[in-house]
Amino acid sequence: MESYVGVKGKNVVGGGDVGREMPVAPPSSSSAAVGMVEFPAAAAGLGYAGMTAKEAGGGYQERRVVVGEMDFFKTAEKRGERKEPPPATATAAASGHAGASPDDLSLNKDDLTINMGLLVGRRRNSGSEESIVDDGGVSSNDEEHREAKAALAVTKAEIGRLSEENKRLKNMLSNVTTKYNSLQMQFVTLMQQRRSVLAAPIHQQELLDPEKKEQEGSQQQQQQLIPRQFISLGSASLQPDVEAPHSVVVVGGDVCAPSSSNPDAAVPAMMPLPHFDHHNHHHPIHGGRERGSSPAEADHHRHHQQEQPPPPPQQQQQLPPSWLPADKVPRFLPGKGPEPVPEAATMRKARVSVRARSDAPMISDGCQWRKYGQKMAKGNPCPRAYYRCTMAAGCPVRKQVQRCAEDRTVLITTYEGNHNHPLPPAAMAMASTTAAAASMLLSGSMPSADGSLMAGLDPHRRRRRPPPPASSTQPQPPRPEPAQLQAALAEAARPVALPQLFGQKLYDQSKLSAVQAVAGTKGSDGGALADTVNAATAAIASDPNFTAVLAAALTSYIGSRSGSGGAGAGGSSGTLFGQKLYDQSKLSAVQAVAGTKGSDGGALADTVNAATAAIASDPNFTAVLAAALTSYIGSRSGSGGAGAGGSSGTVQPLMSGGGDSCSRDDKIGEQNS
DNA sequence: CGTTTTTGACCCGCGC
DNA sequence: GCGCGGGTCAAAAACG
Ligand SMILES: [Zn+2]
Repeated sequence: MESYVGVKGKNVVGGGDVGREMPVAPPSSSSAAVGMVEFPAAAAGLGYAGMTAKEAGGGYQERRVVVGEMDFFKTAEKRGERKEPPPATATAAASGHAGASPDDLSLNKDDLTINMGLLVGRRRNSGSEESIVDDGGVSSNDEEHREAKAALAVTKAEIGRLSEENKRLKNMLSNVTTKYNSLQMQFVTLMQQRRSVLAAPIHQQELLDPEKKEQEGSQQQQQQLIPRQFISLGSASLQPDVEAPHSVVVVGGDVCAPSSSNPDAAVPAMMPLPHFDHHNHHHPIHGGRERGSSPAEADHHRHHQQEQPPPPPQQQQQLPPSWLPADKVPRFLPGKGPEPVPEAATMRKARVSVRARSDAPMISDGCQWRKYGQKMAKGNPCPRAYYRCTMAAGCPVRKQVQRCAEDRTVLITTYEGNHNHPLPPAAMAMASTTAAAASMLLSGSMPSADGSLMAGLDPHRRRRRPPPPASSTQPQPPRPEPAQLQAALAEAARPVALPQLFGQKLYDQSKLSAVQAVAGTKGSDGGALADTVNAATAAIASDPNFTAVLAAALTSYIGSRSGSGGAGAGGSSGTLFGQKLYDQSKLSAVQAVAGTKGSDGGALADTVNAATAAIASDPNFTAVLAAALTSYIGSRSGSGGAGAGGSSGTVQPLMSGGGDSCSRDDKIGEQNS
């Protein structure tokens, strides 16, 4: 178990040891999966609703069917209103379920159910409880009876209404989902194309995809657009800061593009790495020896390019080559020099780090992990644990888990690599989130990244963290079940409410404090960065997770907003899409930072462009980005709340800038610590 | 009996 | 070239 902290004594130091949390639960998740699916749709909707409107209108087109989304949104709102009252309760109930079940639909149902229950309960209480129930026998006051009946009738009516809405929503959802899927496919295709393009040292602009051509004209425009979105979001959300405790940081050093590679893998996931990395960038995970690296893994690494087995490519098979290499290639490269590794290869991995407050040794992300190492980090007393994904044979994904020296309550989990297998729904959420974060970071922040972002982030983080407020973290029931996955983000908030995204619920047991994403490019190659971004994008796009990601992003965003105030007006985060998100966890902010190690500005620019393009292409993506940005901004802007305007300003710089990169991980890491 | 954790050793890149 | 720090390997132990 969870021992990290708790169980085994080592904990502090040794903490690593335990842990096995096994996320387990993959299977059950089927329902979840569904939810995921829906998620996307929802997400899309959100994006749309929230941010896009502007953009969509303005710019881009968007093929997506907005309409559907729009509708969704409306509906959702309705729902939201009704529900609002009971939120807390509902959440609680939901929490009980754990998010497992929830699909969108499910959620809805749950919600409804919950509401119902509440109502009933009230009534009873207010009235004479029993009497109502037993009406038959009860002799109590007739009046009460009547009242009760009336109440029941009302309730029933309400339920009926809700049911109808539910149906409607479902229909909408399906529509949206369908559309989403188609779009996704398109997106993927585009991404692939893009990659190919990127591979070559192209300039940013080229990225465009055929489809986008239309837009192509000005990628720049697109970029701009994006920013705008962010901005807009930002304004909306603003608050952000909130101290939210959770943060996800994506460090992307390199991204592996591959996400897509995993085509199948549904989740491309990239995992992010946190700050820890100080050096990570240097060599990400690879570490040491491959020496024997025997088996599969080794092979993978080595051959990556060559082989890569598995994937049953569902959708993307096409991409293959490029990404493959990316993953691990790097490792070997050194030795062998002459490999043709394309740029893509260079890029490789993006790391995403997720910070969460949790007692548990590990956050449940829905994947199964095997610990393969533990080391004391120089900086802090807490050991860093190394895990490898065991969901699939050759899955290259690795993660590092470490506690902050400062706040032991903060658990920093860094993910690296893309899964080469489909992820369970739960995992999806995380993955998507991280991926999204990463992508976001990469794309958005890259440009400005360095400096500004980084800087901004740090401060915030530090500030916020300290507030231990929640130390409450105690053990409660920590792991709900890993399975769920609400993971990453979600994890957090258990206690509180559960934010529900589109039917998904996020729990924050751990209380993620913040999500930050940072992308760094190790190599100097400009291309690499671009690749990374692309990869990220691709990954996201390709996967259903994408949606999830978006959702996550949104969620976080929302959460941040809500935290402060509750639902915001326009966007009121609360009800996006009709769903309400709660942020118990208080996502404070999502930050994305991209850093380029290399000095090349050009590369960075390209990357950015690419990312932008990618994003632009997909409305959802945009939305996500926007969300991410927003949150980020908000956080930056102020802890206190950021003003809309202010935020926007901040943002822009980022977007536009090309700054140099900064420091990538290092800084980050430091910050974290 | 299989799988995962533990843990010391090894490898690698980097800075000096 | 040496030492440092990070990351990984793999044998042994621990679990279930
Ligand atoms: Zn995996």
